[in-house]
Amino acid sequence: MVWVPEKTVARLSLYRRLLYELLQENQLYIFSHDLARLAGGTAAQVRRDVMALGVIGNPNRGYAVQELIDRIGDVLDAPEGESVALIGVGNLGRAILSYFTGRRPKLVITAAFDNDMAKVNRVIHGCRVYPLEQLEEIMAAQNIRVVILAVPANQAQSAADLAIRAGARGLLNFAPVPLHTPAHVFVEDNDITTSLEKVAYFARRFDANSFAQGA
Amino acid sequence: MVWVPEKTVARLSLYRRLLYELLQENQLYIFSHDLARLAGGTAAQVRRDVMALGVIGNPNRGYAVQELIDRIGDVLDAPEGESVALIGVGNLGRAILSYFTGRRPKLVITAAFDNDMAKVNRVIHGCRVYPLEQLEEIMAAQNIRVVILAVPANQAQSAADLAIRAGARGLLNFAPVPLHTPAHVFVEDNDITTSLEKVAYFARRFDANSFAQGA
DNA sequence: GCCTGTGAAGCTATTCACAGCT
DNA sequence: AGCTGTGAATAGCTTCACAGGC
Repeated sequence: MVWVPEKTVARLSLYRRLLYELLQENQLYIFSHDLARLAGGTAAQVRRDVMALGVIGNPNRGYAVQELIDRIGDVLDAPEGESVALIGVGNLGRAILSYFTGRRPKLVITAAFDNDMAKVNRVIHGCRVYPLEQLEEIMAAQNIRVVILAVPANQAQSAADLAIRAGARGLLNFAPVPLHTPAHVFVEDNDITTSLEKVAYFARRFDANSFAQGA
Repeated sequence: MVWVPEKTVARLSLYRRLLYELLQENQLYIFSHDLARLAGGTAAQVRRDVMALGVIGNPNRGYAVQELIDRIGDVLDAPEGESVALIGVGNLGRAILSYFTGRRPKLVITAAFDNDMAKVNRVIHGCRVYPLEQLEEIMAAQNIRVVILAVPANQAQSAADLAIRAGARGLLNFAPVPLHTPAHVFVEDNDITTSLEKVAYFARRFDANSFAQGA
């Protein structure tokens, strides 16, 4: 298990998608400077990240694209692939399902859960919807450790508790509330309200700033 | 214009929602330690954030909830409120619209845009959908500076370019590609693929870690 | 000359720890 | 006794700057 800091993991995920595109255009090598431009970062940052992967570059050609992709896979992917569960098949849950359909072969949403009996047993974007009562059973059967929470705020904590009791080790939480979880569970909050308030704040601040600078 | 660092802004957004709930339960004062517990942070962190707001607490009662809410509003809200545009009314765009309906009175999505003529002129979750050609016109008319991009990856850059030409100063980008933008525009990337790959990675690492510690 | 690899410096964010107050 | 306010210490992340290699 390769140990990589959190921000680096996020950048590696991005690099890999960019590198796939390069391969498809038959570009076999890339310089840190060029990958940085594509990713919106600095060359020094890219070289640090590549160091974490253990990839050695060549001053003439740069890094081998395929090798970068493979080493990023060593870090990010579970060797046997990984199944993910989704709890909550409302607007957001369906958007997430359609978003991931056939995208990452090693990381697939294989089961969705909802309490609404009108949704149960339907197949949405290729994913079967089960009643929430079957969460533990199906997570055990499919050895699922990663769960996406796309439920309303007032159900988020209880859904998280259920998921953790069923063996979840990582939660991706779209509900706008912080979760109380034991230390052995990793939680990533994706709070759209916060994101939007952040953008609104900095949009105004950048505006004030460029005015002050006369730009 | 109050100057606050990026991470603090994100926490203030969360604090405010938690504080609203406290007010509704008629809790008028709160200690840093208790707010920290609700927000999933540390008491020292809360006190630092409160310092940035300029609020003074009382060792006996803690901070006045209403005062915190007001000062956070001074930082986060545009005085006259702020209108937001959404580009892309697919699955994700609709989920975002439904998510924000009637949530923040000072920050409202007032116009949505899409190229699909089947969607144009419909009203979805209370928001009118316009053709993309009218972006500049309507953003000018409504003085919109914040734009949410919920378009496919291959349209993200051109949509961003359009939005910026129409006066956008802040973009919330849900497409899984980095945007090339001028320095006076703030971009927040909300990349679901990256979030999920992060969770999957740390779920495995936490697992390996708790195993090593025998926990 | 222009690249990579990396120690060292710099920067930002968080936490410590304690004086001061009630 | 237990809280807040905050200088100082720490930790984490990014950038600099340059030696080494093709």
